[in-house]
Amino acid sequence: MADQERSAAKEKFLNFLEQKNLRITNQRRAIVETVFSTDQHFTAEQLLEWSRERDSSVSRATVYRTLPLLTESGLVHEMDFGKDYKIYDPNYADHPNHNHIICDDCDKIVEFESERLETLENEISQNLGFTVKSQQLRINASCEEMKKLGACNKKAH
Amino acid sequence: MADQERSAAKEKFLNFLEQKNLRITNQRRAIVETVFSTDQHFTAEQLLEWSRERDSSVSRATVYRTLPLLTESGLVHEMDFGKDYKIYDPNYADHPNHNHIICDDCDKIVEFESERLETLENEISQNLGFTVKSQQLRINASCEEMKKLGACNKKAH
DNA sequence: TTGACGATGATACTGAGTCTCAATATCTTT
DNA sequence: AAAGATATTGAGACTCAGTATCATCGTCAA
Repeated sequence: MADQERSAAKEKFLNFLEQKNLRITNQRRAIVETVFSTDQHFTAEQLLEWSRERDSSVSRATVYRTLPLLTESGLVHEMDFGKDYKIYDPNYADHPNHNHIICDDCDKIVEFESERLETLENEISQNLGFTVKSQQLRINASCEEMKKLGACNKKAH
Repeated sequence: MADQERSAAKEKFLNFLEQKNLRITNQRRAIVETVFSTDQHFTAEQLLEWSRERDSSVSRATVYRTLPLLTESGLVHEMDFGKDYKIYDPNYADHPNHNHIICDDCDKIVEFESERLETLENEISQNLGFTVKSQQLRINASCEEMKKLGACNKKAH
């Protein structure tokens, strides 16, 4: 993510808070700085840890209270890959409909976008009497490297 | 699901157990009967409750131990809709690539299949150097009825 | 009968996420 | 600047789906 995109996202979120009559506190600032200073996917617990490096007063409760705001603002995407924790993607505002391929063997995650997919989803939904609000496609696969290594080396990371 | 499909699935699972040198116990029998006597999606906790109606000795532990076997056999599909529990679909062997549209307002779930979608997924994955193993598309939407009722009645069920 | 071993239920435990509540920070009105 | 209203906070208790442990039980083969 380019620097200007990051600070744009930060700016947008602060505006979002203002519009909802929510306050811009030091803790929220630390969390938002953290979120938009990385391209990486993260968990709530990681976000807590990272945010505390900026402001040690940030509590678990505040992180869990801020995450729904971030997703509601549309700047961060909440994802569920079937683990017992959720994963958050800060790289969302610029690519709002991207999806993920996960290598089952090495846990590599690759993002992709597809207009044809979006069109197809809208078509299918309409036929069934629905209007799409959001979507999440997860493809579990095996990547080239793992195929080369063969089954014997799976999960050896 | 037609009757013969149900008992076929049951049969397949018992064979699956045999092939893995696992025993066909009364508890497992009760669980399997329960699973393949419904078309409905269910949670682990529901399965426990229903199985206990057939055999009151079925324990939570055995249900949680049997569910991975059912998914491994390919007869039941484990799904994650972002709630804090998993949902299981016994209607899977006959429709192994179906997907789901969930109405965010009334929690209705509709299943659908699409060959075009499968083709597209394979194409995308191949381009990125992956081979598809499984996939899960979830579309969150709002259904016709909810649109008619309007936002004011949302979640009033 | 005996031993090996898979399966079981009860129950303790884990860990992500939620809730509560008293204390604190911030905004508005005067 | 003071006061009142209200949003926000951290600490920690709590929830609840799912997992791990362990002593016991059931089944099979020799």
